[in-house]
Amino acid sequence: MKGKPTSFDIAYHAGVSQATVSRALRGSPLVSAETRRRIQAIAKQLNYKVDKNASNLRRQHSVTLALLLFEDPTSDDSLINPFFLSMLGSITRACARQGYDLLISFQQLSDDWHADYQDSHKADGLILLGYGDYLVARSKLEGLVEQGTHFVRWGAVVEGQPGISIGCDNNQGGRAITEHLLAQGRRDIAFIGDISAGCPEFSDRYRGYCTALREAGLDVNPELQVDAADSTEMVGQRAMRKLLARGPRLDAVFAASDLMAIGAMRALEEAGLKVPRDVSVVGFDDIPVAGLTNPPLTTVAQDTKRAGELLVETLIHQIRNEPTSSVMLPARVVVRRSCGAG
Amino acid sequence: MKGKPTSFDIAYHAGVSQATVSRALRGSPLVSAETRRRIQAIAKQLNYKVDKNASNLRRQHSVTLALLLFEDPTSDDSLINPFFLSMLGSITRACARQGYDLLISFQQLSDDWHADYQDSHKADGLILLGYGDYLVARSKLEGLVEQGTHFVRWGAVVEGQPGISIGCDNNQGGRAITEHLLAQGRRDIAFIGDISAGCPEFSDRYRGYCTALREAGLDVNPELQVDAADSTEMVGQRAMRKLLARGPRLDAVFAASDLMAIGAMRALEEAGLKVPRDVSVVGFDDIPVAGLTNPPLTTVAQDTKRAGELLVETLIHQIRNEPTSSVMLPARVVVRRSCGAG
DNA sequence: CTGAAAGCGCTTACAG
DNA sequence: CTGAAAGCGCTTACAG
Repeated sequence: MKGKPTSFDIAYHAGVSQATVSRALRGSPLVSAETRRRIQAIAKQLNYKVDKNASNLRRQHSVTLALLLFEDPTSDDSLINPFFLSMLGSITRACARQGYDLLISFQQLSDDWHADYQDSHKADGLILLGYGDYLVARSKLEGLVEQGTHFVRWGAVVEGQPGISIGCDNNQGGRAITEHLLAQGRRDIAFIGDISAGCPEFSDRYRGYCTALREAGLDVNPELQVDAADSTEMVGQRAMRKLLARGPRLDAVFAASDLMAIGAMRALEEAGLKVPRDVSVVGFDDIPVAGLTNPPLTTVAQDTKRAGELLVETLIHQIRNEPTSSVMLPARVVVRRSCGAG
Repeated sequence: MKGKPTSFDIAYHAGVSQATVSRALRGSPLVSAETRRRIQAIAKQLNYKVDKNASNLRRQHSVTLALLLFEDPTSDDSLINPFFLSMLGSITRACARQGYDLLISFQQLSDDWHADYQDSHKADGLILLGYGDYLVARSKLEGLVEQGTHFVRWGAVVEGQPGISIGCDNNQGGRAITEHLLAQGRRDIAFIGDISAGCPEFSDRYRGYCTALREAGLDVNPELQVDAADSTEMVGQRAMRKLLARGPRLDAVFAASDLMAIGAMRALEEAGLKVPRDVSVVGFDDIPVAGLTNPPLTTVAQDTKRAGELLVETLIHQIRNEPTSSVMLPARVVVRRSCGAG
């Protein structure tokens, strides 16, 4: 036999029509058990695999999902936010469980070929991860909705947003970690993170922070908040320096991401301040490094395992035209030593 | 227009045959500039995208590569070796540059459907990452070669191996880092890592270690080596405890991976030993965490950026039936504080 | 430079 | 339960 065998080859060997081979291999109930068994045996023997291109073309879908990872244009080539990486693991596994293949692509926010995968029938739907400025993203999302593209997005669940999102309850998480800091006796808690509308995740974490403070009878001091949009150590470090230079009294820092928290700890160390003795530091995300810093970082864990599952399950429902909705996953405080507990 | 437009729709609007549309869009020189321009404009306007399934079926290839990530069966669900993750980034980017799509899948070593992607025409070739025991892998690799599957593998470049590999020069890396330790005045250097034939990467690092010792006029003390195959913190920690319990004099530890080095530092700390004052510790891989441990870890960096590029370039050459060969990339010592330098 | 036609390898109504 | 036939949307020899 020259080249890969086709269903005609199997049919020939089995003494049936090619149509029957196709039915048998797809598990159609219209084929007798005996015929099916014979066909399967021959297919296995000849190492026959259904040609996906032909099958997909005929069936008009690809049983493939595309994962689009958007990166900060600022970020260095080799640096991927470790948080997205842990999501990648659970997405891949969830896809495998559902029998879907996963195509992966890194994109710049500026590109606008998001829908290409679906338009060209390479994928049945899109998973969007790591979106940058929400305001910029919003119009692109609207475009996707308009084109009828199937997609789900990881990120803040925002009122009236285009399409559907799976995100963590940032507000609750921000509140819980702030309450934890208050319970340690901290009173002057700074917040590092952009609180503009372009950054709904961080703003929601900030809202939770404000709620916790107010419930404890404390005022929210705007002096204690610094904007920091890119979630990197460098940005966190600079933000912390700025805060220190500003000079308000301060006994704790809540950074809107672990990477920024790590940068903040560095800036504190530079300034001769001890964590957690002088200043408590907490982050958000619970990236793998969080347990390895010195001191280990108290943070808020998002359930990436469940998130990945939900992302693919929701997308598949959408592809099947079943009803879907955005969901917000609970966040969980992970206490380590940087907050002064224990 | 109902549904996605096809090349016939474009042809109709442009007043040409469908064949001409196909030629124009594929950049055939047989189409007049004027016709091509008209067709492109209409295609853009109708948001037409060539159906990949049809195109791939007709052309008998998919312009897609599949990345197979093998995990230790031991490893926890959410834990991916951070080293492979950084490779993933450069592979994705290299694929994009070459115009290939990337399919990704996590597999158990026990599965044997490696070739499925290619057999079913979903991908033109395979990239294998994170192979476990080389001896087990070897027979699978032979199977792939036999079936004529296109693949490249990341890993040790072993004499007479089936297929081709891109790997780092583990021998040179192991030697360089050991020489560095010797230059710090260390003399009793332990090695943590499996040195069996099943683990050629670690054995090669060990060979480099032995060479450096001998060149310095020192004996290789088998008491100072402990097997440790799985590259995790826990395994490193246990290995270090074992070494300590064994009780030979020891002023430095070379762990065959960063993750194991981190575990070793933990075990040393448990035992009340100070790194690097009492014992120097170095690792291998330069994973992102390496700079964040306490003290920051001296290690050997592999050029993951170049590795990713080479992996996809080599695979593409192979797909095009051009000659290819295995290559070994140089490794570079990254000095931080855990070795007692500076 | 352009068109008509065959064919890539399947799946699935349709007829029996 | 099975077969003959149409068709998914392209690409590319072949003829002009």
